[in-house]
Amino acid sequence: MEIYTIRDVARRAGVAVSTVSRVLNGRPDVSEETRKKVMDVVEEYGFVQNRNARNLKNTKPIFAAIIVRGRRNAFLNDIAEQMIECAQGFKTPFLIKYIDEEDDEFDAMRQLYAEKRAGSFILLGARMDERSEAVRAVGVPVVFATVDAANMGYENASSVCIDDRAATRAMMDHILAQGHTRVAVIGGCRDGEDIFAKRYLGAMDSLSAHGIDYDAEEYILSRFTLEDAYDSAMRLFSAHRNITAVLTMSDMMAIGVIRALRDLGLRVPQDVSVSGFDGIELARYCIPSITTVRQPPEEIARRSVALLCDMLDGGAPQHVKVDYALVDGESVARVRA
Amino acid sequence: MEIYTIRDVARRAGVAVSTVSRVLNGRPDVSEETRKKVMDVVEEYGFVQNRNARNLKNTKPIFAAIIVRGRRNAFLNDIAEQMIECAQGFKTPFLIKYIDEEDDEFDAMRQLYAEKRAGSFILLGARMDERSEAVRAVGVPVVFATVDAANMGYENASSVCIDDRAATRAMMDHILAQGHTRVAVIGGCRDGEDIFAKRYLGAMDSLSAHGIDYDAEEYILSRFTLEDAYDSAMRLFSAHRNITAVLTMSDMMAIGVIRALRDLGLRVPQDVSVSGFDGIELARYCIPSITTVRQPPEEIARRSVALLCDMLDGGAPQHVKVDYALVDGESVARVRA
DNA sequence: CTGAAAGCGCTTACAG
DNA sequence: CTGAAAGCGCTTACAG
Repeated sequence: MEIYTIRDVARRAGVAVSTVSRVLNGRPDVSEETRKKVMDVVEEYGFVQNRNARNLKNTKPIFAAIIVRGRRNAFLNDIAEQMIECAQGFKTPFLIKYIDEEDDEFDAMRQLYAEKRAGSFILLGARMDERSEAVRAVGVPVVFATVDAANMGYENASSVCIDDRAATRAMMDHILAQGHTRVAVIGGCRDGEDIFAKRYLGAMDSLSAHGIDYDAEEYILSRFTLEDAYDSAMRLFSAHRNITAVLTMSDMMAIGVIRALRDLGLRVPQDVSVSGFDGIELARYCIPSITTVRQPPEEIARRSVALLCDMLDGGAPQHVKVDYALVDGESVARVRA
Repeated sequence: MEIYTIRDVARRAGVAVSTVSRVLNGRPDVSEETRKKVMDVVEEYGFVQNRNARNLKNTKPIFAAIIVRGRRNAFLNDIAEQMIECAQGFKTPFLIKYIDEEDDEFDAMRQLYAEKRAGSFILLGARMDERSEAVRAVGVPVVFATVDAANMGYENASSVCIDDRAATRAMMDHILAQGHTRVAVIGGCRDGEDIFAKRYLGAMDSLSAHGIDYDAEEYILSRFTLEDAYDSAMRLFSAHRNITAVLTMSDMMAIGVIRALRDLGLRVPQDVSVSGFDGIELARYCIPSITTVRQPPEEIARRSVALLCDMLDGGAPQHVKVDYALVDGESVARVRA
């Protein structure tokens, strides 16, 4: 396969490279005749533009980049897709950048910014740790989606999320209302401003409001994979057979836990109740379907985009809470007598 | 945030841009002293390289690009990860390019090739249709993974896959051995050289070998999503209550079908058996766990990489079949009396 | 070991 | 409406 450049195309079409460039970019200031001549050659050559060269010149930071943490995360991917939909309405094109679970979204931001490909950012599922300081340094408008940045004191960052603490409290209330008193909590790292810390506190709020003791040591830290959740549950129930409910911080975790219980000969929800979080599609399909906290993907997407536009227009940062919903699935039931 | 170029770094460090470039690329021909001077400035400035400029110059097609069809496809993603692992051993760096379900891997190839970023390709989960001709035009070494290209007559393309036809036949044999006689088949488009066509034929092989009639019209075409599989099964069972088993062409499909059956008040596997395909992690965790055909991800990855290296060394194309395994899950059982 | 210069393939004012 | 020229930020022979 030959590699052709716009120079080759220009030569063959008998026009200047700048003219080819104009045709390729759909500029209006080209005669129909010339456009056709150029396009014919493009077709004939099977010409493909070199995006590196294009991006190198294209210096206008008109893009908002959506940075998604975790390629596998169905929930975040869902929101990202919805954002693209929203963007159809606005003129601002979006650029989606997926980063690995362990990667740093702030590095990704810097890279995209340095390449002048993005002048603003939406961070989907960002971790809140010391690295979050980088947001301040960047200075351009940033929106945190599904993460609460209200307490970070950013002057250039908005956020859209549910009230994770209240939502988890509500879920725990729901579980306790079914008569459970020995409830385990499995989730992510409880540090700092991370949503997992908030969810943990929400669970604690409920437990203490109901006068139920919970030893902070009992908290089970797990990665958000089927395997880790499975292993965690296996260890937990081998040691504590008297637990009757498990609150988890993701639907995938819930599925892993449910399988572990099954393998231990315990039925869900008859013997043990298990709750999830997020409300991904799979949660409705698996058996038992997961009782979970639904975060509204389309609303989070829509409002994130709106907030970003707002900031780009000079508006001040805002921190928006959207409504969550308790989804009643088949995985939580009354405690057995 | 300021954007610095290597020119800024050079100026500040009091060296030439070429020297900065050398340091950045870890070339050996730089004095330790100079290297330190440059790195200090890089640190101070928080300098980030512009990859567009870098890639524009970096003209050597040393990369093999792995093109993965479908960001959501857990099975293909798994294989891609394993390929990266394999690549640690070899010196050739890999570049992973994810494309959407509807996108054209051959366009992606052309783009990457035109940008001189890749001189060879591994196509994961490619569709085999008229567009596959593009492979011939590209001319550089290509490996199809999970797809059989043996009958395409490519001079520059190898392939690694299981024997999809035999595997599906084996699965259908297994189902029939449980006494089922009214089996539905749900899967992808049966056209041409696509793996779904082969799977379909495999199912037919088994049915006819067992003297069971199957009207080609009965085949149920479905997209590979939970929702589509669910809807398909709903329609199917509303019309044909007497079916006792469903062979599907993916684990996700199986999960969708199982949920539909449940919602219709039918139990899996007591009332209806359902089989999957691929053997993704989730298949082992969901309830019932899926009886499925396991394709070995690590072996497919390893052999694909090996075949590519082989072709790069001038070897002729080869078409390798790896072993599949029937995984006995909880979703297929003896037909009820 | 280091620097000056050419060039990768585009785009975009600037003339005409 | 079209073209010649400069330049985006790098890398890489080529000298020294």
